[in-house]
Formats: sequence, structure tokens, C-alpha cells
Amino acid sequence: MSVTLKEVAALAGVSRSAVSRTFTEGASVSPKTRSKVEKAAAELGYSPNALASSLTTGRTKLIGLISNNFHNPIFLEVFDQFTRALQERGLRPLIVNLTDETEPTNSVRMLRQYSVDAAIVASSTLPPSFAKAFHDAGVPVVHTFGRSATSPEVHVVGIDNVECGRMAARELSSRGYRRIGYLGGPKDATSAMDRYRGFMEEVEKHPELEVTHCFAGAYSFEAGREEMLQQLAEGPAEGYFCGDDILSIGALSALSDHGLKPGKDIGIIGLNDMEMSRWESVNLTTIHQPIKQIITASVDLVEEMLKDPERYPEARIFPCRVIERGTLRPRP
Amino acid sequence: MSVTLKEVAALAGVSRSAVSRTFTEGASVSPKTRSKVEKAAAELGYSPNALASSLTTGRTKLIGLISNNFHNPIFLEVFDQFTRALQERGLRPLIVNLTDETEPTNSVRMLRQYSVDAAIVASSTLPPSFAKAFHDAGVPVVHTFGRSATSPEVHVVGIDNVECGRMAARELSSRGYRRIGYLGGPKDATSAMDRYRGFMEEVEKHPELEVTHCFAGAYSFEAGREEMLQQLAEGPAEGYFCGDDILSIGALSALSDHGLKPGKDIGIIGLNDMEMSRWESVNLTTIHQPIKQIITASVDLVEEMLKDPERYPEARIFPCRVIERGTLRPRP
DNA sequence: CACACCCTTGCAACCGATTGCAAACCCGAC
DNA sequence: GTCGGGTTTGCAATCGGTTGCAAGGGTGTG
Repeated sequence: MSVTLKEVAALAGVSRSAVSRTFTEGASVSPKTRSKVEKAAAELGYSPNALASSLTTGRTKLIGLISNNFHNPIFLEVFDQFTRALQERGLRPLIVNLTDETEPTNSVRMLRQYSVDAAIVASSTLPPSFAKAFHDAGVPVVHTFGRSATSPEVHVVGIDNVECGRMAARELSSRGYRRIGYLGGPKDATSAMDRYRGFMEEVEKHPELEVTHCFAGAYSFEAGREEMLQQLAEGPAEGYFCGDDILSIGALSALSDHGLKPGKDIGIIGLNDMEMSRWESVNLTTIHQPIKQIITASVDLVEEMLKDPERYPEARIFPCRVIERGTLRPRP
Repeated sequence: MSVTLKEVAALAGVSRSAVSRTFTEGASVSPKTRSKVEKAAAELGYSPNALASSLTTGRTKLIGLISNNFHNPIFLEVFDQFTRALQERGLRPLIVNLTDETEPTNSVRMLRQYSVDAAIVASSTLPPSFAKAFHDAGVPVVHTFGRSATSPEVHVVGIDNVECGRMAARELSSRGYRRIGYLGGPKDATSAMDRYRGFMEEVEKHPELEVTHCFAGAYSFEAGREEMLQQLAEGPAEGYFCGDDILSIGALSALSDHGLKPGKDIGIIGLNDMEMSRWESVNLTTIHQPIKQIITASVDLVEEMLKDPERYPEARIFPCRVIERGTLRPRP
């Protein structure tokens, strides 16, 4: 079916090596043969078989992109950015949808079968050990949105979730909320726990604050809504830090059920600043997570690992900031 | 780095062929050698290199998944379903993000370089000619969400957009809306045009109807909002068929700006029935598109093409139905 | 016990490329 | 015209597998 090196060589009247060399950067070919080859290649519509060459070069330019988060709208943005960033650098994303699994074994095996050059684990709900499994199998890996502190074996890119927790608590407190709550993501997500920890740390510095907390079953609209309905039934706090924008939006929906106005009756601050949070009907006050920078840094790191697979692991942590919109009462 | 056939053969004390055969379905190996090989393989942690074997077999199990729609939340569901459906059948999605491009040339070349077994073009905003480019390059292709009528050269899976247009018009008319409008997707999307055509066809059967139409710049929240604001400025119709749920949600946002209640002051019916449309705060009346069936059928078709690449092209069209929620006035 | 037959096995060629090495070439200088 | 230098080129081995073919081994039958 497809045209091979050999046919091009035959047509151009040169050896196969010559053809190979015209298609590899920096190989020595005379302008004359190069043009002969290029002409023949164009005529036959030849383009080199990336997989065959990967056999000898050991590079496939395939990057495994692993996630379990196909229900949070923020991940559309994440996939968009990742696929574009990889493409721009000539890398190809090979997607693994982990939704039904929590074990790394299968994905590791599969990605090794396809000889991916590296893997990106894009999830804050997977433990550091998950990413480490790739590392242990000899697959360079970066854990995007991962927890940095306890996983020095793997590159991590993301935010300081503990600091975000503190930031949220400070924000609520500075606006005069006294009874505040944390409505976090799933308990087994490092992001949910770290944000919780930071939140509590800050609370302890303010003896006037009263605090409650709960954890949703997932980073999803339904889970956020559910949890807030529960809170409302039990008697809610005055202001909440929801561990994620989609949880916040679920919570807002619960408030609206009860005829409560966010920002007036009850305060909500989210985290992510996803596209939807800017919609007029949502208008969510939230902590901005610099997705674009995080993803660019992740792909940068991938590229650097391609050059030096033994690269010493590193954490790249980006600062977040509060985006003021309409779901918290104004500062006094 | 990784373990090869040869090493396993050496350890097991058999030939390379024997090892290869134990790992290929239906090859003749005695139970005795099989177990020797399996033991050796387990000991070394061997798993076969999929790319190397693709060289001789001509099969990579790689499927190109091409889309340009990374801003419509419905695509999270689409990606989720696609990646899972492919995985379940042992196929691997290789993603192409087309956002910055409309030309097939690059993606075709790239996917051929990686010897994908087939490609799925998942977009209603790409022309049939786009999918055809893959076909012409010898890559089996199915166009999901494509237009069936005029592209007999390529497999198409989706819905009857013309019929959906009619259905929407009927729905509006049957609820007593007299001045109705079509707020469609981008003019160059076949889906937008087909829905328009059906809408108008139906309108012509009802002389009492007055109709307006407009096309948004994209299938996006902002575009929908924008277009509806425009409509409101010019004097709106009583009920609208928005060509897509995300356009509808944008339009709802515009209504809310003007203090208008959907379903009371102005009717809106969307198309897709995406997760978000079920949210209490959205509660969008819409035409359900059976995404899951469409995607399963697409992957079925891919599998069948793997068996018979010359398979005669076929359109698989799924019926849609109206889901009644809160954004149209009740039937009289 | 001999024979025929089928199942296993290893050899070796091949898939489509890359690359070290040595031979061939080109050019200018002497 | 010859020689020395660097550049271009082709040969052949290699990457990690698969597979047609023929030889080898085992079984059952007469």
C-alpha cells in the first residue's frame, strides 16, 4: 500500500541510505542527491514510516497521556492545551482513559508495548505511587496536577494546594465570614486533602472562626450539589471553599434550589477558574489555577526528559490568585 | 532497556519463533514450550513490542481520532466514550487536535507516518471532503457526526440533521409559537446547514409561522450568547431552535441579562442533550442525540474496516427525540 | 515393526527504516 | 599530474518482531 524507502531509492537511482539521510536532520547528503531524492519522493508521495525508524532510533515521539477525569469540564481545556502543546513540538498524544481503573499495571504495560517516549499523568486524584509505577518501569513520567511533597521520584507540575487552602480561608475570613466550611473533592485525592490541610492551618490562626468540612464523592457537579444539599439540611456555614469549580457550580445549584443567593446569603469560592466560571450566569469567585503555564511546563519537562531520561526529578509549582466575581460578599 | 524476544528465547532455551508464537493467538505451540516461554517471560517482565510486530503484520491497532471541537462540553462526553470504546477492543486512540487547522493534509500525513489502522473524524463542522482525504490516502475512515447524503465514499455515523430541524420546528409550532427563529452553528458546518434546511422545510408547511434565522460564529457559549443578544436588540422571535446545547446555554445567558424567563417569555429548544442540560439551573428542553450509540457504531465500523478495508461505505443514522424540560412552554 | 500423518520447531528471510565503516569521490594545492 | 583533505556514498548489520518452509518428533494404524 504505502510507499517505502526502497522504491524511492530505486526511482531516484541512489542507495537506500541516501534516501534515509535526506530525511534525517543534519546527515551528510550532497545537494544533488538530495534534490534527486526529493523529486522522487514527491512523485511517489513518500513519507517515512515513523514506527519503522523508531525501531533503530529508539524514539517514537509518542507520549502517553493518562487521565481519569473525563467528567470535569476543566479537562476539555486541559486536553485541548495538552494535545496542542504536544503537537507543536512534533509529539503525539496516545490517550489512556483510566475511568474504570485505579491500577497502573495495565496502562504501564500498554504504554511500554507502544514504546512511548514518556508519559504524562494528568490527574490530581491519582496517588504519587501511580506515577511512580511508570518511573519504575523505565518510562519517563511527569505527574501534572500531582502532589509534590512526598514524591521526589517523579517530576511534578502543579500548584501548591496547601497554600490554596490557606488562601481560601484567608479570603473568607477577610470578608467577614465567621462560620466557614470546606467542601472538598474525594478524600483519596491528594489535592482535596492538601487543600483541606491548608484551609485548616489558616483557620487555626483565627480563633474567631468556626469551621466545618465535608468531602464530595467526586469532582463533579452532582457530587457538589449533593454535598451542599446535605449542608443546607444540617444548617450551613456562611461561606464555603469548594475544592474545585465544578463542585462550586454543583453547590450553587443546591443554593438556588433553596432560594439562596450566592454572595449574599451564602458565600462560595472555588478553585480552577475554568471557562464556565466566567459565564454571566455562574460568575464564580474562584482561585485561578494557571492551566496553560502548568501544561506548557509539563511538556517542557517531557522534552527535557527526552534529552536526559535520568534527569533529576523536579517540582514546578505555579502560584495561584483569587479572581473576584460575584459569589463572595465584598471586602469590608 | 526493555526486554526483547531474543532474551526470553535464550532464557527459555527455545528459538525466537517459539516465543513469538506463544504470544500470537492461534499459533501452534506445544503446552510444554508455551509454559517454558511464559515462565521465562514472566521472570524477565517481557511484553512484546507492538510497533516492531506492526512492521511485519501491517497492523498497529492505532486509531487516529481527529477533532476540532475542544470547546464544546459535549466533547468531553464524546472523548470519554470514544477512548473507552476503543480501549475495550484493544485499540489505541492517537489524538489529533485540529483547532488551528482546517486542511487535512497535515493530519493525513502524520497519521500515515504512524501507520494508523484507521481514522475517526469526529466533528460536524468539517466537510465530507475532509474525511474523504483520508480515504483517498488509503486510510480507512469513519466520519462521526458527519453529513451522510453527499459523501458516499466514506462511512458516516450520526443523526439526520435535516429531520432534527423539522422536529424542532414542529415542536415549536405545536406549542403555539408563531414567530420562531433558528439560531444555528457556523454557516460552514454541514450540521448547521442541514438543521436549517429541515427547519425551513417544516416552516413552509405552516403558513401561519413567521421565521427568522441567524448563524453563530462557532458552537460555543460566547457565540450563542452574542447571537441571542443581537436578536434581543433587533426584536426577538417567541421561540428559538438553537442548533446545539452549548449555543442554547449561551442564549439562555443572554435572556437572563434581559430579565427574560426561558419557557415563559421566550422558548428555547436545543440539540444534543449533554450532561449540563440536565442541571437544575439549566433545565434545557432539547433534542436528544444518542451519543453513546453513535460512538459504539463508529467503533464497530472501525473494527469491521480492519477486517475488510474495502468495505462498501455505509451511513448509520440514529433517530433523535425531544426531551422535555423547562425552556419551552407546555403543549396546549 | 514400518509407514503415514499431523503437530512442533527452528532456520532464515523479511518488514521499513538507521548508521558505522570503509571505499569512492571531488577539489584544490603543490 | 599527483597527492592530501574532507565530503558523499553504498554496503551490510541491526532494531524487535513474524512467518513460510522444511525438517524433526510423536502418535496411531495396519
